Amino acid sequence: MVADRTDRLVDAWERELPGAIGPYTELSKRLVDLARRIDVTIQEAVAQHGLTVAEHDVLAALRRQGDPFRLTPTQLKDELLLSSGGTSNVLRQLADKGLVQRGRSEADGRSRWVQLTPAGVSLAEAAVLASSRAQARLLRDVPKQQAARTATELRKVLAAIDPSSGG
Amino acid sequence: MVADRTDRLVDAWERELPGAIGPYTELSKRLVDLARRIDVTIQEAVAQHGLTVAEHDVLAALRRQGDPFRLTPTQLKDELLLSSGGTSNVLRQLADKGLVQRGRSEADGRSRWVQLTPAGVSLAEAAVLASSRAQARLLRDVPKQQAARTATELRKVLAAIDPSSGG
DNA sequence: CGTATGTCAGTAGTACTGATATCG
DNA sequence: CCGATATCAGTAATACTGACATAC
Repeated sequence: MVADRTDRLVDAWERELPGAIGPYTELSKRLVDLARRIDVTIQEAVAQHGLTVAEHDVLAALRRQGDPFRLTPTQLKDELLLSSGGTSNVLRQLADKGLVQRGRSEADGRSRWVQLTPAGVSLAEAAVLASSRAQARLLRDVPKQQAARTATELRKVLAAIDPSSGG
Repeated sequence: MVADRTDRLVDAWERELPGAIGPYTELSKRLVDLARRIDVTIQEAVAQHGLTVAEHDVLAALRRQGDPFRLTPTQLKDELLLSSGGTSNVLRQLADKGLVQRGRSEADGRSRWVQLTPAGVSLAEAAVLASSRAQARLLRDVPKQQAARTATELRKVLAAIDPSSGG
Protein backbone atom coordinates (compact mmCIF):
# COMPACT_ATOMS: atom_id res chain seq x y z
CA MET A 1 0.00 0.00 0.00
CA VAL A 2 1.58 3.20 -1.24
CA ALA A 3 1.53 6.20 1.08
CA ASP A 4 -0.85 8.97 0.04
CA ARG A 5 -0.90 12.64 1.02
CA THR A 6 -2.56 12.02 4.37
CA ASP A 7 -0.21 9.14 5.20
CA ARG A 8 2.74 11.41 4.59
CA LEU A 9 1.21 14.13 6.74
CA VAL A 10 0.56 11.73 9.60
CA ASP A 11 4.07 10.30 9.34
CA ALA A 12 5.64 13.74 9.38
CA TRP A 13 3.81 14.75 12.54
CA GLU A 14 4.57 11.44 14.21
CA ARG A 15 8.23 12.13 13.58
CA GLU A 16 8.15 15.78 14.67
CA LEU A 17 5.63 15.87 17.50
CA PRO A 18 4.72 12.31 18.43
CA GLY A 19 1.15 12.02 19.60
CA ALA A 20 0.24 15.52 18.49
CA ILE A 21 -2.36 14.29 16.05
CA GLY A 22 -4.46 11.20 16.46
CA PRO A 23 -6.73 8.97 14.41
CA TYR A 24 -9.52 11.53 14.48
CA THR A 25 -7.31 14.08 12.82
CA GLU A 26 -6.44 11.58 10.12
CA LEU A 27 -10.12 10.98 9.48
CA SER A 28 -10.71 14.73 9.36
CA LYS A 29 -7.91 15.25 6.89
CA ARG A 30 -9.22 12.65 4.47
CA LEU A 31 -12.72 14.04 4.76
CA VAL A 32 -11.67 17.60 4.11
CA ASP A 33 -9.41 16.63 1.21
CA LEU A 34 -12.14 14.67 -0.49
CA ALA A 35 -14.80 17.29 0.15
CA ARG A 36 -12.59 19.89 -1.44
CA ARG A 37 -12.37 17.85 -4.63
CA ILE A 38 -16.13 17.55 -4.65
CA ASP A 39 -16.62 21.26 -4.02
CA VAL A 40 -14.45 22.15 -6.99
CA THR A 41 -16.33 19.68 -9.17
CA ILE A 42 -19.69 21.13 -8.21
CA GLN A 43 -18.46 24.67 -8.68
CA GLU A 44 -17.27 23.96 -12.21
CA ALA A 45 -20.52 22.20 -13.09
CA VAL A 46 -22.84 24.96 -11.94
CA ALA A 47 -20.61 27.70 -13.36
CA GLN A 48 -21.35 26.28 -16.82
CA HIS A 49 -24.92 27.34 -16.17
CA GLY A 50 -23.87 30.81 -15.03
CA LEU A 51 -24.46 30.10 -11.36
CA THR A 52 -22.37 30.34 -8.24
CA VAL A 53 -22.55 27.47 -5.76
CA ALA A 54 -24.53 29.59 -3.30
CA GLU A 55 -27.05 30.50 -5.98
CA HIS A 56 -27.34 26.88 -7.05
CA ASP A 57 -27.98 25.74 -3.51
CA VAL A 58 -30.90 28.12 -3.14
CA LEU A 59 -32.41 27.22 -6.52
CA ALA A 60 -32.06 23.51 -5.72
CA ALA A 61 -33.68 23.91 -2.30
CA LEU A 62 -36.66 25.65 -3.89
CA ARG A 63 -36.94 23.18 -6.76
CA ARG A 64 -36.94 20.08 -4.58
CA GLN A 65 -39.82 21.40 -2.49
CA GLY A 66 -42.08 20.72 -5.45
CA ASP A 67 -44.73 22.97 -6.90
CA PRO A 68 -45.15 25.89 -6.34
CA PHE A 69 -41.38 25.99 -5.57
CA ARG A 70 -41.87 28.48 -2.78
CA LEU A 71 -40.30 28.95 0.67
CA THR A 72 -39.80 31.80 3.12
CA PRO A 73 -36.28 33.19 3.68
CA THR A 74 -36.37 31.67 7.17
CA GLN A 75 -37.15 28.22 5.82
CA LEU A 76 -34.35 28.60 3.29
CA LYS A 77 -31.89 29.70 5.94
CA ASP A 78 -32.73 26.61 8.02
CA GLU A 79 -32.46 24.34 5.01
CA LEU A 80 -29.12 25.76 3.89
CA LEU A 81 -27.63 26.38 7.34
CA LEU A 82 -26.83 29.99 6.52
CA SER A 83 -27.29 33.21 8.46
CA SER A 84 -30.35 35.29 7.66
CA GLY A 85 -28.10 37.98 6.17
CA GLY A 86 -26.26 35.52 3.97
CA THR A 87 -29.51 34.08 2.70
CA SER A 88 -30.86 37.52 1.96
CA ASN A 89 -27.78 38.40 -0.09
CA VAL A 90 -28.11 35.35 -2.32
CA LEU A 91 -31.82 35.98 -2.79
CA ARG A 92 -31.09 39.48 -4.02
CA GLN A 93 -28.68 38.10 -6.63
CA LEU A 94 -31.24 35.57 -7.81
CA ALA A 95 -34.02 38.16 -7.96
CA ASP A 96 -31.76 40.45 -10.02
CA LYS A 97 -31.24 37.60 -12.46
CA GLY A 98 -34.95 36.98 -12.72
CA LEU A 99 -34.69 33.45 -11.32
CA VAL A 100 -36.85 34.02 -8.24
CA GLN A 101 -39.73 36.31 -7.36
CA ARG A 102 -40.33 37.68 -3.91
CA GLY A 103 -43.54 38.80 -2.27
CA ARG A 104 -45.19 39.46 1.08
CA SER A 105 -47.24 36.93 2.93
CA GLU A 106 -50.87 37.99 3.15
CA ALA A 107 -51.35 36.18 6.43
CA ASP A 108 -48.38 37.74 8.21
CA GLY A 109 -46.92 41.01 7.01
CA ARG A 110 -43.50 40.25 8.48
CA SER A 111 -43.12 37.18 6.36
CA ARG A 112 -42.10 37.05 2.72
CA TRP A 113 -42.04 34.26 0.22
CA VAL A 114 -39.54 33.41 -2.46
CA GLN A 115 -40.60 31.43 -5.48
CA LEU A 116 -38.84 30.16 -8.58
CA THR A 117 -39.81 31.84 -11.84
CA PRO A 118 -40.29 29.53 -14.85
CA ALA A 119 -36.73 30.40 -15.87
CA GLY A 120 -35.62 29.56 -12.35
CA VAL A 121 -37.29 26.15 -12.50
CA SER A 122 -35.59 25.26 -15.78
CA LEU A 123 -32.19 26.47 -14.66
CA ALA A 124 -32.48 24.74 -11.30
CA GLU A 125 -33.17 21.43 -13.00
CA ALA A 126 -30.40 21.82 -15.52
CA ALA A 127 -27.87 22.82 -12.87
CA VAL A 128 -28.80 20.07 -10.43
CA LEU A 129 -28.53 17.45 -13.15
CA ALA A 130 -25.18 18.83 -14.30
CA SER A 131 -23.86 18.87 -10.75
CA SER A 132 -25.06 15.35 -10.07
CA ARG A 133 -23.52 14.04 -13.27
CA ALA A 134 -20.22 15.79 -12.50
CA GLN A 135 -20.08 14.21 -9.06
CA ALA A 136 -20.83 10.79 -10.51
CA ARG A 137 -18.05 11.36 -13.07
CA LEU A 138 -15.59 12.31 -10.35
CA LEU A 139 -16.43 9.16 -8.43
CA ARG A 140 -16.94 6.82 -11.36
CA ASP A 141 -13.92 4.67 -10.50
CA VAL A 142 -15.24 4.03 -7.01
CA PRO A 143 -17.15 0.73 -7.09
CA LYS A 144 -20.83 1.25 -6.27
CA GLN A 145 -20.65 -1.08 -3.28
CA GLN A 146 -17.69 0.81 -1.96
CA ALA A 147 -19.52 4.11 -2.34
CA ALA A 148 -22.54 2.74 -0.51
CA ARG A 149 -20.37 1.35 2.28
CA THR A 150 -18.56 4.67 2.67
CA ALA A 151 -21.83 6.60 2.73
CA THR A 152 -23.11 4.30 5.46
CA GLU A 153 -20.01 4.87 7.55
CA LEU A 154 -20.30 8.62 7.13
CA ARG A 155 -23.94 8.45 8.11
CA LYS A 156 -22.93 6.87 11.40
CA VAL A 157 -20.24 9.47 12.00
CA LEU A 158 -22.69 12.29 11.34
CA ALA A 159 -25.21 10.71 13.68
CA ALA A 160 -22.59 10.38 16.40
CA ILE A 161 -21.45 14.00 16.28
CA ASP A 162 -24.89 15.49 15.87
CA PRO A 163 -27.72 13.34 17.26
CA SER A 164 -30.09 16.31 17.03
CA SER A 165 -29.96 16.48 13.23
CA GLY A 166 -32.22 13.49 12.94
CA GLY A 167 -29.58 10.85 12.19
CA MET B 1 -33.31 4.37 11.53
CA VAL B 2 -34.39 7.99 11.62
CA ALA B 3 -33.98 10.04 8.44
CA ASP B 4 -31.19 12.61 8.58
CA ARG B 5 -30.66 15.73 6.46
CA THR B 6 -29.19 13.84 3.54
CA ASP B 7 -31.94 11.21 3.63
CA ARG B 8 -34.52 13.94 3.40
CA LEU B 9 -32.68 15.58 0.51
CA VAL B 10 -32.45 12.31 -1.40
CA ASP B 11 -36.12 11.55 -0.78
CA ALA B 12 -37.18 14.99 -1.98
CA TRP B 13 -35.30 14.64 -5.25
CA GLU B 14 -36.57 11.12 -5.77
CA ARG B 15 -40.08 12.48 -5.49
CA GLU B 16 -39.48 15.52 -7.71
CA LEU B 17 -37.03 14.34 -10.34
CA PRO B 18 -36.67 10.57 -10.05
CA GLY B 19 -33.21 9.39 -10.97
CA ALA B 20 -31.78 12.89 -11.01
CA ILE B 21 -29.33 12.17 -8.25
CA GLY B 22 -27.68 8.85 -7.56
CA PRO B 23 -25.73 7.11 -4.84
CA TYR B 24 -22.60 9.09 -5.67
CA THR B 25 -24.38 12.34 -4.98
CA GLU B 26 -25.54 11.00 -1.65
CA LEU B 27 -21.98 10.13 -0.74
CA SER B 28 -20.85 13.58 -1.83
CA LYS B 29 -23.49 15.27 0.25
CA ARG B 30 -22.52 13.45 3.42
CA LEU B 31 -18.86 14.16 2.79
CA VAL B 32 -19.38 17.85 2.21
CA ASP B 33 -21.69 18.22 5.22
CA LEU B 34 -19.21 16.56 7.53
CA ALA B 35 -16.24 18.41 6.13
CA ARG B 36 -18.02 21.68 6.74
CA ARG B 37 -18.43 20.84 10.40
CA ILE B 38 -14.77 20.05 10.61
CA ASP B 39 -13.76 23.23 8.83
CA VAL B 40 -15.71 25.34 11.30
CA THR B 41 -14.14 23.47 14.19
CA ILE B 42 -10.63 24.04 12.88
CA GLN B 43 -11.34 27.68 12.15
CA GLU B 44 -12.50 28.34 15.70
CA ALA B 45 -9.52 26.52 17.17
CA VAL B 46 -6.85 28.39 15.24
CA ALA B 47 -8.64 31.73 15.65
CA GLN B 48 -8.00 31.42 19.38
CA HIS B 49 -4.34 31.68 18.49
CA GLY B 50 -4.90 34.70 16.28
CA LEU B 51 -4.53 32.76 13.05
CA THR B 52 -6.64 32.28 9.97
CA VAL B 53 -6.94 28.75 8.59
CA ALA B 54 -4.76 29.64 5.60
CA GLU B 55 -2.06 30.99 7.90
CA HIS B 56 -2.27 27.93 10.11
CA ASP B 57 -1.90 25.60 7.13
CA VAL B 58 1.32 27.28 6.07
CA LEU B 59 2.78 27.33 9.58
CA ALA B 60 1.89 23.65 10.03
CA ALA B 61 3.45 22.68 6.71
CA LEU B 62 6.70 24.38 7.70
CA ARG B 63 6.69 22.96 11.21
CA ARG B 64 6.19 19.35 10.17
CA GLN B 65 9.17 19.51 7.82
CA GLY B 66 11.38 19.52 10.87
CA ASP B 67 14.40 21.66 11.56
CA PRO B 68 15.20 24.17 10.07
CA PHE B 69 11.46 24.55 9.26
CA ARG B 70 12.22 25.88 5.80
CA LEU B 71 10.64 25.44 2.37
CA THR B 72 10.46 27.37 -0.90
CA PRO B 73 7.18 28.99 -1.94
CA THR B 74 6.94 26.42 -4.74
CA GLN B 75 7.25 23.53 -2.31
CA LEU B 76 4.61 25.13 -0.11
CA LYS B 77 2.26 25.66 -3.01
CA ASP B 78 2.58 21.96 -3.95
CA GLU B 79 2.09 20.87 -0.37
CA LEU B 80 -0.99 23.03 0.16
CA LEU B 81 -2.46 22.70 -3.34
CA LEU B 82 -2.70 26.46 -3.76
CA SER B 83 -1.87 28.77 -6.63
CA SER B 84 1.48 30.54 -6.49
CA GLY B 85 -0.32 33.85 -6.00
CA GLY B 86 -2.42 32.53 -3.17
CA THR B 87 0.63 31.13 -1.43
CA SER B 88 2.47 34.40 -1.83
CA ASN B 89 -0.38 36.33 -0.24
CA VAL B 90 -0.41 34.17 2.88
CA LEU B 91 3.36 34.37 3.18
CA ARG B 92 3.18 38.14 3.18
CA GLN B 93 0.69 38.08 6.05
CA LEU B 94 2.87 35.71 8.05
CA ALA B 95 5.99 37.76 7.40
CA ASP B 96 4.16 40.91 8.54
CA LYS B 97 3.30 39.13 11.77
CA GLY B 98 6.90 38.08 12.29
CA LEU B 99 6.09 34.38 12.11
CA VAL B 100 8.22 33.61 9.06
CA GLN B 101 11.37 35.00 7.55
CA ARG B 102 12.07 35.07 3.84
CA GLY B 103 15.35 35.09 1.98
CA ARG B 104 17.01 34.37 -1.36
CA SER B 105 18.58 31.09 -2.25
CA GLU B 106 22.31 31.46 -2.77
CA ALA B 107 22.41 28.62 -5.24
CA ASP B 108 19.64 29.96 -7.49
CA GLY B 109 18.71 33.62 -7.41
CA ARG B 110 15.19 32.95 -8.66
CA SER B 111 14.44 30.83 -5.66
CA ARG B 112 13.52 32.05 -2.17
CA TRP B 113 13.14 30.29 1.09
CA VAL B 114 10.63 30.73 3.86
CA GLN B 115 11.48 29.72 7.38
CA LEU B 116 9.64 29.80 10.69
CA THR B 117 10.93 32.29 13.24
CA PRO B 118 11.16 31.06 16.85
CA ALA B 119 7.81 32.72 17.47
CA GLY B 120 6.48 30.94 14.39
CA VAL B 121 7.63 27.57 15.68
CA SER B 122 5.90 28.06 19.02
CA LEU B 123 2.70 29.32 17.50
CA ALA B 124 2.64 26.56 14.90
CA GLU B 125 2.89 23.92 17.61
CA ALA B 126 0.27 25.50 19.80
CA ALA B 127 -2.16 25.96 16.91
CA VAL B 128 -1.69 22.45 15.52
CA LEU B 129 -2.26 20.93 18.95
CA ALA B 130 -5.34 23.08 19.50
CA SER B 131 -6.74 22.15 16.11
CA SER B 132 -6.08 18.47 16.64
CA ARG B 133 -7.71 18.51 20.05
CA ALA B 134 -10.73 20.36 18.69
CA GLN B 135 -11.19 17.78 15.96
CA ALA B 136 -10.93 14.96 18.47
CA ARG B 137 -13.51 16.72 20.62
CA LEU B 138 -15.89 17.07 17.70
CA LEU B 139 -15.56 13.37 16.90
CA ARG B 140 -15.30 12.08 20.46
CA ASP B 141 -18.62 10.20 20.27
CA VAL B 142 -17.48 8.29 17.23
CA PRO B 143 -16.05 4.96 18.42
CA LYS B 144 -12.36 4.65 17.56
CA GLN B 145 -12.91 1.52 15.50
CA GLN B 146 -15.63 3.29 13.56
CA ALA B 147 -13.33 6.23 12.90
CA ALA B 148 -10.59 3.93 11.68
CA ARG B 149 -12.98 2.02 9.44
CA THR B 150 -14.32 5.25 7.94
CA ALA B 151 -10.81 6.58 7.34
CA THR B 152 -9.93 3.36 5.54
CA GLU B 153 -12.98 3.63 3.30
CA LEU B 154 -12.15 7.24 2.48
CA ARG B 155 -8.59 6.25 1.68
CA LYS B 156 -9.90 3.84 -0.94
CA VAL B 157 -12.21 6.45 -2.40
CA LEU B 158 -9.38 8.95 -2.63
CA ALA B 159 -7.16 6.37 -4.28
CA ALA B 160 -9.88 5.56 -6.81
CA ILE B 161 -10.48 9.13 -7.90
CA ASP B 162 -6.85 10.17 -7.92
CA PRO B 163 -4.40 7.33 -8.48
CA SER B 164 -1.63 9.87 -9.16
CA SER B 165 -1.65 11.27 -5.65
CA GLY B 166 0.18 8.25 -4.33
CA GLY B 167 -2.79 6.44 -2.84
C1' DC C 1 15.41 34.47 -25.72
C1' DG C 2 12.44 31.39 -23.39
C1' DT C 3 11.47 29.23 -19.00
C1' DA C 4 11.11 29.14 -14.00
C1' DT C 5 10.32 31.48 -9.59
C1' DG C 6 8.01 34.64 -7.01
C1' DT C 7 5.31 38.88 -5.86
C1' DC C 8 1.55 41.92 -6.05
C1' DA C 9 -2.89 44.10 -7.57
C1' DG C 10 -7.28 43.36 -8.60
C1' DT C 11 -11.27 40.56 -8.40
C1' DA C 12 -14.85 36.94 -7.47
C1' DG C 13 -17.11 33.94 -4.09
C1' DT C 14 -18.62 33.03 0.61
C1' DA C 15 -20.79 34.31 4.44
C1' DC C 16 -20.52 36.67 8.59
C1' DT C 17 -22.18 40.78 12.13
C1' DG C 18 -24.65 44.81 13.18
C1' DA C 19 -27.97 48.46 12.07
C1' DT C 20 -32.40 49.19 10.53
C1' DA C 21 -37.34 48.69 9.20
C1' DT C 22 -41.64 46.49 9.72
C1' DC C 23 -45.24 43.91 11.57
C1' DG C 24 -47.83 41.03 15.25
C1' DC D 1 -42.70 47.58 23.87
C1' DC D 2 -40.78 43.16 22.72
C1' DG D 3 -39.84 39.56 19.59
C1' DA D 4 -39.84 37.80 14.86
C1' DT D 5 -38.91 38.49 9.93
C1' DA D 6 -36.21 40.29 6.53
C1' DT D 7 -32.99 43.42 4.22
C1' DC D 8 -28.80 45.82 3.50
C1' DA D 9 -24.10 47.74 4.33
C1' DG D 10 -19.84 46.77 5.67
C1' DT D 11 -16.33 43.52 6.51
C1' DA D 12 -13.26 39.37 6.79
C1' DA D 13 -11.16 35.40 4.74
C1' DT D 14 -10.25 32.40 0.66
C1' DA D 15 -8.00 32.01 -3.34
C1' DC D 16 -8.04 32.89 -8.03
C1' DT D 17 -5.92 35.28 -12.66
C1' DG D 18 -2.95 38.34 -14.97
C1' DA D 19 0.87 41.69 -15.05
C1' DC D 20 5.29 42.11 -13.83
C1' DA D 21 10.19 41.51 -12.11
C1' DT D 22 14.11 38.79 -11.83
C1' DA D 23 17.31 35.18 -12.62
C1' DC D 24 18.90 30.88 -15.01
